[in-house]
This record gives sequence, structure tokens and C-alpha cells, in this order.
Amino acid sequence: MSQKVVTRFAPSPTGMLHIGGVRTALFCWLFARKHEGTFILRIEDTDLSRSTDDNIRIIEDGMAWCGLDWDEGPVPGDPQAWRGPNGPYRQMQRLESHYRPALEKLLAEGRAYRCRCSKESLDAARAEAEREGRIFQYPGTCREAGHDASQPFSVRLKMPQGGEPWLEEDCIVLRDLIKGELRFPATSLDDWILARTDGTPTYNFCVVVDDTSMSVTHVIRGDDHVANTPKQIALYQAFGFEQPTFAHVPMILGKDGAKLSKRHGATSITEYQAMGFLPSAVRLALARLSWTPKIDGKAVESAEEELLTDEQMIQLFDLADCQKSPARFDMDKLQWINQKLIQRASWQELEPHLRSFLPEAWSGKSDDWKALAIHSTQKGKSLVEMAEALRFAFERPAGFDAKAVEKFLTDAIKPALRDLCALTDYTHEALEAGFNAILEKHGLKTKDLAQALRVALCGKPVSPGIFDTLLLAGRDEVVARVERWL
RNA sequence: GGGGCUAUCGUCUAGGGGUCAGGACACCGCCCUUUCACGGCGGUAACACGGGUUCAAAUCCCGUUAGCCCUACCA
Repeated sequence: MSQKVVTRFAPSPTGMLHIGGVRTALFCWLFARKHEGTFILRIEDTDLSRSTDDNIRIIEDGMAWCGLDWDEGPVPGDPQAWRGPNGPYRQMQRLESHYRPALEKLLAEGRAYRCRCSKESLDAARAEAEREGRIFQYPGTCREAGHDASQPFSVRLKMPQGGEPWLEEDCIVLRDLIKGELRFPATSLDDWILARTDGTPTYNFCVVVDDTSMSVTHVIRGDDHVANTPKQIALYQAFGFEQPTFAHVPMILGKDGAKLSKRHGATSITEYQAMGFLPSAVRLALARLSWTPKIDGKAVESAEEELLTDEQMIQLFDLADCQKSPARFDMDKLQWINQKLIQRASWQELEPHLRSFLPEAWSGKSDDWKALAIHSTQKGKSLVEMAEALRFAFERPAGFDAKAVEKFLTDAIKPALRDLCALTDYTHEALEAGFNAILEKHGLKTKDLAQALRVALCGKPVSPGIFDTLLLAGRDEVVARVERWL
């Protein structure tokens, strides 16, 4: 197969970008990047009630934040614009240009037919079958009726009934890159609806038309679509289209093994952003769910190897190394990854991400100050923790930890604090020298003075390294905050 | 009810006839230490169950159980 790889992520605008969707998108993206192919973003907006421009914007923004750049698809912020040769990339804009002609073709060729059965009568039949414990399948009432368009109709696909040469032992066979070979008995599928009575096409129909017209070579999507695939395969047959390669990635479950939902905490990608995760950390954590990178055929064997860069992920990514079973989302691991990536990033890399968690005053600080602030807090698990640890540098403590005050801000320490206020040379070296001199003079231990200072400056006995804390607060603030205790 | 998928430490997983069943996260302990952390070292912990096949089964086969997906004129 020498043709260029094309993958696509096709979310429907529900008002948020689900973390599970992001994982699927990530796999599509990794696969496309690895094979130097094309990654398409397509919006499945046939559910009109939810498909607002705002909701589509949420998807675009979420994708962008995650660093999942698409080669073809909508242009953020402009509902009418798109880039790529096979647009539009919003389904509702493809009705007349793509779906209608495809439907006509099928009808004309007798691959599909007009069905006049009403939804009501079908529902009733289904209910009755259910009551009697039978399985309901559309009985094919209109299959050979040859109805014309003179009365309201829906359009159904003539599904194989057994004996068709492209079946294997009367089964529709799905060769899935992750799941392996799956067989679905033809008789288990009925003639499904391609277009509703109101003329709008259904999801399974649109997907096939779109994937074909967009030349998608690899359909990488969620597990929940496995059972839809044989229907789609039958449609590819009806059209005479070549099938793409399928790969169904397992679902992401919550901590308790149930489908990941709101009650597990965060499901929307924007919540992860708000919790102070780096997009790179989210990418790695998500990728490592159901995927085991293999280096020279061996799975990663150390913490060091676990921390793959994007480049390594792209290079190593292989659908063959993906799990068939669902994985539970592991927040602890995400935090660990986040912490590690924060640790190894430069302050310049971190700054743009950290900025939004800090007060306005941050932007007025010098580069040296910012670098120090970031370096001194770069052990946190999240950007939120870093920002929290830097609070003291922007505002005076709102309150003081009573126990800490009692323990550290003793009368015995006050003469030393007074001496410390006299220090004027605010460089790390000078501060350290002066600090040590004061300790010696008063016969104190580092801990005594450092903790007293922390409480006075931050309201609590926790802060970055004591010299960094002093430097970050600045002499004026140090003196001001310490003096009230003297 | 029918069709399909899945099952190794708490979690993510490696391993696919003979392994002390390996790693990572989390957890616990010790060390380091100017706080909180970081870091270093060590430890606890798993083959869902029942039958086969075999000299030998976590690995192969068949059941059972459990979970998930589909079974819409939703996507």
C-alpha cells in the first residue's frame, strides 16, 4: 500500500471536547504524523440542536490546545471557511453536494430502496417483539415493493441476506488492525436507514460517503463503532467503493471501571487545562492508555523510557502495540507525567502555560525574576501548584498559621530577624553569606531563621528555598512583612 | 433476547507452554534535607472461576462469571 495515509477525527459538537475523543484524535494524529500523511478534522454536526458555532469552536480550541493540528478541516472561528481539497468539513454543508447524489445513485442502481413504513408502526412492532422476547429486525416489507417518490419515504440499504460472493461463510468480515478478524453473521443485520423521511442522511451513511470522498485510508475510531462497521462495510460494497483500513481503539473507563463520565471528575479537555496540566503531559498520558511503546521490540522498561517526547511517540507509534481491552483513566499517572515534564522543561517553555494561572503583575516582572520564580517552583505536580507556591510574591499573606507562628516566630528569633532586615544586598550569594553570619552571631540553626522568615513572609512554614523566597519577595517586602513581628 | 468485544499487582502494562510472572504509577519504609517538595535506596502487591489438551498451562481449547459496545427515521 503505497498511497498516502489519511486519517480523520470526526467529533460531534456536544458542547465539550471529551477526553476520550482527544485520545482517539491523538491516535489518528500520531498515525498520520508517523506515516507523513494527512490528518483531517471533520465535524459531525447532523444533530442540529447541539451543533452551534460555539460548540464547534470548543472542539477547535480543545484540539489546538492539545497540539493536535489538523491538515484539513474547518478554519477556527469562521463557520464558512475551511482548508483542504475535499471540503466542506462540516457535514451539514455537504447535504446537496455529497449525500443527495450518493443516495440517488444507490436508489437508481437498486442497492437501496424507498420504504413507506411509518416510524409509528415500526415502533409498535418493535415493542411487541420485545414484549414477546423476540428480536426485532426490519422485515423488509418495502424491499421489493419498488416504491416511487410520490409518497413520504425513508431510504433503506439492501443488506446481504447470505450467499453474496463477498461474504465469507455468510459473514461480513472486519479485519481490524487492533481487534483482529471479526465476523458478523449477515442475518444479524437488517436493512438500515440511510436517509430519514425528512431527507436528512443518517450517521452511518454520512461516514462512508465522507471517508470515501476525503480519501481516508485509515479509519481509527472508538471501540463503540465496532458494531456499526459491518453496516458500513455493506455500504462500501453497495457503492463499489474500496474499504479503508479499520482500527478500533478501546474506550477509556473511569476509576471504577464504568464509562468515563462527569461523576469521575474531569471529562472535558478544558478541565485538564484548568487543573494545570501541560498539553504535552495530557498527550503522553492519553497515548500510554492502551498503547505500549516498543523500543526494538521491547516494551519500555524504566521511568526514563516512559517519558517519551512527541517525536519519540510519533516514531514509535504502532497500532499493533495497542491493547484490545479498555483502560481506566489514571489521574495519578497523569500527575506524575506532568510533574516530570514540568521538571525537564526550560523556564521559557513553561512561562506561556504558567502565565494564565498567575496575577497580572507577572507580566511586569523581569526575565531574571521569572526564571528564578519558575526554577524555584519547578517541582510541583501542576501549573496550579506552581502558581500557588508563587502567591507570596504577589500578595501579602491573608492570614497566618497560628501553630507556625507560635513555633517559629519566637522572641528568641527576633533579634536575628532584625539583623536580616538590615541586609541590603539582594543577590543569592550575599544573602546566603549574610544569613549565615546572622546564624553564627545568634547561635541559631538554619531551620530556625528560615522557618521564621517563611511564616512572616508567607503566613505558613512552606515556601521555595529560603534565599529564593527572599529574592522573589524583594527587600522592601521582606522588611515590611518582617517588621510587624518585631 | 440477539450480535460483537474484553479479562495478569489498586492502576497502566510486559510475557503467549517450563520465568523467583518483569517494569511504570500509586502505596509503605529508610536515607538526604532550610520548610514543602525533589532525589536516592528498598518493600508489599496480580495471572477472574471451572473443566479439558500436555510430562508441563498465566500462556492452547471449551464452558462459566463479570464488564463494555451495538441492536434508533441518535451520533
